[in-house]
Amino acid sequence: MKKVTINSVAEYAGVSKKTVSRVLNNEPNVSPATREKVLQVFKELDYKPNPIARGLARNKSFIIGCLYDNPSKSYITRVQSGALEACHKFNYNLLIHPCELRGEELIHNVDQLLTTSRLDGLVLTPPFSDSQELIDFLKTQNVPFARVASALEDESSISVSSNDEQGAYELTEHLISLGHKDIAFIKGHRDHSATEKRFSGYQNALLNHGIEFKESLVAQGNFSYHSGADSAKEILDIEPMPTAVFASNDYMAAAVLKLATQRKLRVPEDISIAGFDNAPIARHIWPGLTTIAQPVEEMTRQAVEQLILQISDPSTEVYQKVLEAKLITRESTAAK
Amino acid sequence: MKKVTINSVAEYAGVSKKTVSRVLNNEPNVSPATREKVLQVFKELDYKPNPIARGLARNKSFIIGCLYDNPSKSYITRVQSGALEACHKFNYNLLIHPCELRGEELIHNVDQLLTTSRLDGLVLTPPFSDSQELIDFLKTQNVPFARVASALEDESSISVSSNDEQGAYELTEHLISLGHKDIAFIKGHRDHSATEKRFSGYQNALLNHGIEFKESLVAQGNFSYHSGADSAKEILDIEPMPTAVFASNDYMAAAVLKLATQRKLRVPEDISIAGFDNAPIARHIWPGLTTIAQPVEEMTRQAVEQLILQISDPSTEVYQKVLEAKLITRESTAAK
DNA sequence: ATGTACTTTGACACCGGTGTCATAATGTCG
DNA sequence: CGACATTATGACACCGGTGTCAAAGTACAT
Repeated sequence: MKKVTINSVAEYAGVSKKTVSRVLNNEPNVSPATREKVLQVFKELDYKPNPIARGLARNKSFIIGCLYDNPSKSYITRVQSGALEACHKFNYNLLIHPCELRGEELIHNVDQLLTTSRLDGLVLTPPFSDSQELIDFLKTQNVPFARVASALEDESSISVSSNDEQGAYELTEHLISLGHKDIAFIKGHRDHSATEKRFSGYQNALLNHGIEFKESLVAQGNFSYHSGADSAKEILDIEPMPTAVFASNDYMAAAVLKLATQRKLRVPEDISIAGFDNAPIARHIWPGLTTIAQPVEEMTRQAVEQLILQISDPSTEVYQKVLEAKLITRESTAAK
Repeated sequence: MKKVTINSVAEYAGVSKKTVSRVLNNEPNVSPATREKVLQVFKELDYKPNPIARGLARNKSFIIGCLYDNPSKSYITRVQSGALEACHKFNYNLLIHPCELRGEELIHNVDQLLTTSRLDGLVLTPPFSDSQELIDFLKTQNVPFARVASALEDESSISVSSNDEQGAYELTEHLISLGHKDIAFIKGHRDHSATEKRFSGYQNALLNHGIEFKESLVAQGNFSYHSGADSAKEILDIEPMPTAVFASNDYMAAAVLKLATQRKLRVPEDISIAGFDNAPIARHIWPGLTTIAQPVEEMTRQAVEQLILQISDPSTEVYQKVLEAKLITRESTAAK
């Protein structure tokens, strides 16, 4: 079976390559009769244009790359699913590329990625969306990109994020309204901007409700389940034990719940536990976790959609959006 | 800043394109002096070969596609991580493509994928690795592929799987050795070959230990948490209640655990619960789930590695391997 | 010095499309 | 019916690499 190329189609249809190309791209200036004839030959020969050749001629690949370095697998899955939705809508494909934020190698690594597979654009997810170094590099390389959940102020690049600070504020307020005063807090990964935002949401809520902020109630996590388990030990050993724990994501909250349950503490009677993200695990465990629903898929979907629009028309206005985070109450929190 | 191409390098170095190409690909028959000179120019101009042009000339993309349709997100994450490891080892990249097994559209969808991004090969994960229709199609299209966790007998294509039946057998035997006789079973998704294998492992263990198999103790799930929750309801309502539940994966087991806990049953004192896969959730909940560790990453890693070897040298012997699954006991199972 | 074998090098076509521009065909109007 | 504008079409270069093959250069034996 011989390969069907634009040449064979042209020959078979008795027209020039260029005319075939015109039909292929729905360009004007082809007579209806010719167009019909060529389309017919497409069908007859089952012709499929070679995307690589096309890519070479137009300097495009129709592939978007997704950069991530995140201990929370469910976050990544959600990111991917949002990104894929946008990609497929525009007939793009998604290439995934986990890599480490730290080290000299980041830039080199991304550079390598760009040279081994001509990407049309990149979606940056935390913590990459906050890496000024990376962003500067991409700008010098003229690689279009979009930031997801980034806290960086940069009017010149696409950004879709959600209101972390307000979410954390609301969740803390929820705990306060239940009568809690000793609310422990587990911070996220230092490299993620969300970490600071969630923390200040927590602090501000305490402040505005006249509750003293105590450094001793704060543990440092990194968004991984493991770090949550470590922090849980610290927190549950505090005397007197806090009556509520607010972890910066659901994985860490799940770790607290596990340790508490292991220690025969009743949740929420003895201690309330809340997380952030509304990851699947929040509803897969008992009691279900009160948390903040962050529209991860939607953020990424919008970011990638805008990225693709930007790619097809660089004059498109730069899209910047903050989506709402919303409180979800489940069984893990109750009145003191 | 002008683009640096093989032409500019050639001109600058005062040699022909072809010689530059030779140096680029480490081909023989270049004098040491010339090679050195060209390498020097590479550095000076910061030259990076254009992968698309290369792809066109060699008809290669250095991209592997990963096909999946799986309700278990953690399974997908693990698949991806194994696949990425192999890809990066050989300087390939990974493109992910979720799509639905059902419907006429599968073939069309994959066809579309192949035409929009010339992939060098495909990794098929369950349930695609068991789709004879898809496999036949890929063979007619001459697209190299590797099957992960496939039950299909096909000597001519790469396959890496794990011993599902034996794993299920061992887990069931473990429960029997703890004194359980009424062991409920939740089946997985009908389209996955693992479903039948795990089920027969369970049945054979009962048989060999002289325990009567009861259809009434079997529920039909589909590997999703949700289906596990439904099955859990059926099973916990059986009178007398089974003393142990073996779910075909950890998500469904977690759902059983949640419902049991909700109903104030003590696990494992009142009822033992076991899963399959050793997904992260198995150790993120309390009590931790006894389960079968399936080397998902390793299976995929080997499959992709072999796929790439196959691509670079089609005469490579077809690799077929069955990895061991292994019992992990945690707190969710105990003597009756 | 000559013949032979091997290494090094470059000219040129090619991969399968797209962009530019000249030319041919057709339409419009006075 | 001629002058001119507009539409349809194809020839050809080009994107940035790789494959083929012939020619030039070098080494060594005779």
